Order: sequence, then structure tokens, then C-alpha cells
Amino acid sequence: MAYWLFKSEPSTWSWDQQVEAGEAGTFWNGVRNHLAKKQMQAMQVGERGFFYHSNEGKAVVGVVEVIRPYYPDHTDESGRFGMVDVRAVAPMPRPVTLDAIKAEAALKDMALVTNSRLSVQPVTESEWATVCAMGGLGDR
DNA sequence: GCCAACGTTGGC
DNA sequence: GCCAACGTTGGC
Repeated sequence: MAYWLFKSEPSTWSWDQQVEAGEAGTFWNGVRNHLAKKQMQAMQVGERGFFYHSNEGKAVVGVVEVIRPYYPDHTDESGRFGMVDVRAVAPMPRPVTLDAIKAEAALKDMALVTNSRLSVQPVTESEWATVCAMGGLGDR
């Protein structure tokens, strides 16, 4: 079971909108980066990821679940990129800020710290557990 | 196939 | 709003 991190600017697509999309979830379109694409291709239905607000908020604000594996992104005219569907699972009781992540030694190798521009990132199991604990989520 | 120029992202 | 880092494009 792998873990992920999805980054989104709240002004484009926020956690609140993800929650409103409910059980049916939504497609995660707009990725135009091959490394991010590779992450999505590796995703399996049922795997979980963090929902991170970039620019405004700069914090992990919730957990999402992959509900449909990689398929073509109809908004990509070049036809080179695809997407997955995700649904909101649970909000972070306490959002975990970028500052807090940077201050935590156990998270110094997180892609969020080392490659902040990557919009879809892999998260290790220990990183997942650490961030969940920091956010007051128990061990999901 | 190299590399300079350009565009975009995202933290500050 | 600025700018550094990175990815992509296109001329050669």
C-alpha cells in the first residue's frame, strides 16, 4: 500500500470543494508534468493521499482516497497526460503546515521539502504516520 | 542531441 | 509581487 500527496492551490481547487464532491469524488485533472504523471500511473484504487494547500494555507488539510486508476485527462489537448479520481476521506483535525513539516527532522526527506514544485508526490509509510500523528489523525 | 530562452510554480 | 528552481521548447 503506497501513500501519496496531492497539491492544489485553494483558489483553483480547495479541500472544501473536494468535500462537497462527496463520495462520488472528482477527477484530479490538470497535471502536466511527467514525474507527477508517473506517480498517478502507479496509484491503485483504495490507496490514500494527503490533500495539500499550496500558496495559501501551505498545509496538509485532509486525506483523500484514490477511487479510479489512471485514465486520460480530457482537458489535455496533447493527449499525453492522464488523471485519477479521488474522494475526500477525512479532514485533518489540525492542519499540518509546511513550517511544521520543515521543523520535523523525521520529515526532512519528504518530497514536499526536497522538491516543492512537484504537484503529485509519493509519501513513505513513516512520513504518512508522522504527518497523521502531527495532524491529530491517529494512524490512518 | 545540446543548450539557451522562456514559462510556470510556489515559497517568501 | 518577487524571484529561484525547475520543466519545456525550439533553434542549431
